[in-house]
Amino acid sequence: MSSTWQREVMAEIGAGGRVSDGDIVRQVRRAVLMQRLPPGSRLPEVTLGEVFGVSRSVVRKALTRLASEHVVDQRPNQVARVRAPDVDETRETFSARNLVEGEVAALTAGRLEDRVLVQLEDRAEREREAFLANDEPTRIEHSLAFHHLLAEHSPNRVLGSMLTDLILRTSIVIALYKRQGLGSCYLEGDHPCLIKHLRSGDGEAARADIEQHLTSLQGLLDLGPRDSSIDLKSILSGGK
Amino acid sequence: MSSTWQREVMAEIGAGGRVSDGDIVRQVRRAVLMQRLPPGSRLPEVTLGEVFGVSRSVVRKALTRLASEHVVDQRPNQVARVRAPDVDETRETFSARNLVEGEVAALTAGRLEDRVLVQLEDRAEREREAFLANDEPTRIEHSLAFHHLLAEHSPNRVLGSMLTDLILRTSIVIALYKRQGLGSCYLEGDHPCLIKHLRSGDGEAARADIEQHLTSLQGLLDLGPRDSSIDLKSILSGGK
DNA sequence: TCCACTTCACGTGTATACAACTGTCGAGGT
DNA sequence: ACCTCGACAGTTGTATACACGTGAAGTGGA
Repeated sequence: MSSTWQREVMAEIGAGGRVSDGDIVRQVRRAVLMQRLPPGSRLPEVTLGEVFGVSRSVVRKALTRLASEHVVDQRPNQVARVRAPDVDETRETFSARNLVEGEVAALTAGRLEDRVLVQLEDRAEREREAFLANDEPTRIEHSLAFHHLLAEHSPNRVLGSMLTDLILRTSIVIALYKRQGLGSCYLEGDHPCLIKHLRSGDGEAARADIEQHLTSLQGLLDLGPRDSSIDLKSILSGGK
Repeated sequence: MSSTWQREVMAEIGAGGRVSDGDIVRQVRRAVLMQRLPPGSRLPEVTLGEVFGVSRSVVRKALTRLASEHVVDQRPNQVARVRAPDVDETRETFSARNLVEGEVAALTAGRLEDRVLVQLEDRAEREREAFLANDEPTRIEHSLAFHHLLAEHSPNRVLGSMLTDLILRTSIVIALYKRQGLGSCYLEGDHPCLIKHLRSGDGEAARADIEQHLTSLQGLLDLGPRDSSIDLKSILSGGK
């Protein structure tokens, strides 16, 4: 747990009133997403308690919830750690999200209120602006909000909440496996294109948009060299 | 919380050693599935603690986990209750499961070890026997195990664990909305048919099997009359 | 008769104390 | 130099005490 993060959290908390487990969940989730808490970071209960000014009871509840969201790993008698999905799980998460978000998009197409479509357009536009301004955190924020909006308005709320979970998980692995030197994972035009088909009511086109979007996104990731066979080889050859 | 259930739990626990939160989760889940704990049942922390011989700390953790599994409802400052999904959520759960289990079946087809196929056949056969013997609890047990086996061996483990969740949730609503007087929700031949296509490797046929199976299952449920409009009518007409 | 208010039992929210476990570092023997 | 074992510090597991919130029954008045 970096101390710079501690200070930021303190600042954010100090103003508000009391802290609940939900606040801790949000803060930690956000910190993981923003890579302030890199995968593998230790999250001892007492330390978190001190940072947030609450006792272990509250922290424990928050950690349990974070574990059920697949954000942290909680094993018996061991410190909770920020989860670090391997490349296989990353691929599986993407294809699961492809299935679910594709279906949600197809179901949603043509059934969205104008109000929501405008909100989507707003997010897409702001994301573009943030990208042009090189403000990556803000860009991510709007991109996430875009997809969350879709999940929230899914006619099938069960699929919607599954999608919410998958959006979080893919965001984490994107942060983890983003190619070095790549400033942003912005894909110009993808979101507006999806909006167009959602508005016109072409469900299958919307599903295809999602598939294309996620495939492109996965392409920006560095998932290649870390195959299990290669790993084994490099270990046996005596690296390090 | 019925007291008959308490006695059963006591019996099951007394023999074993210490109880962990996982044990409580399993027991409660099972009791809900078997309709020993009808929807809406109150689950006070102290009472559960007494039943299982542990303190509230352990019970709280178990309840939090059960809430994340959608088995119980946990609202601030109120007793946890066994969840009672409405008919809309029931339909949505079924169609979500249709999407996910269909995909898992398609992915799995032709890629299963012989060992697993034999296990599946075994479960299907035992389910049939239990049905013929009119032993509904055992039948449900094998039916659940059948689908869980599929979920466990999904090549995509993310989808697999999502399926595990959906199997549980559909089982709960089946117990809830099963047509009165219907002894069993057994569908002769569905499982063997699926196995055939899983073995032959015909993914699309397997997907269709799942869809057909779930549609039939949903047809055995009493989801019609309880529409919100009808409910309102029956209330206004003054029936007790 | 009905409504608003008070009171109280019940149950959860939070903090804290102590027991039990895990990994690590160092001493001692081989 | 290496391996083994034991003690210790750090952390989680569990139980318990007290504070606080909620809903229901009872009470008084219009």
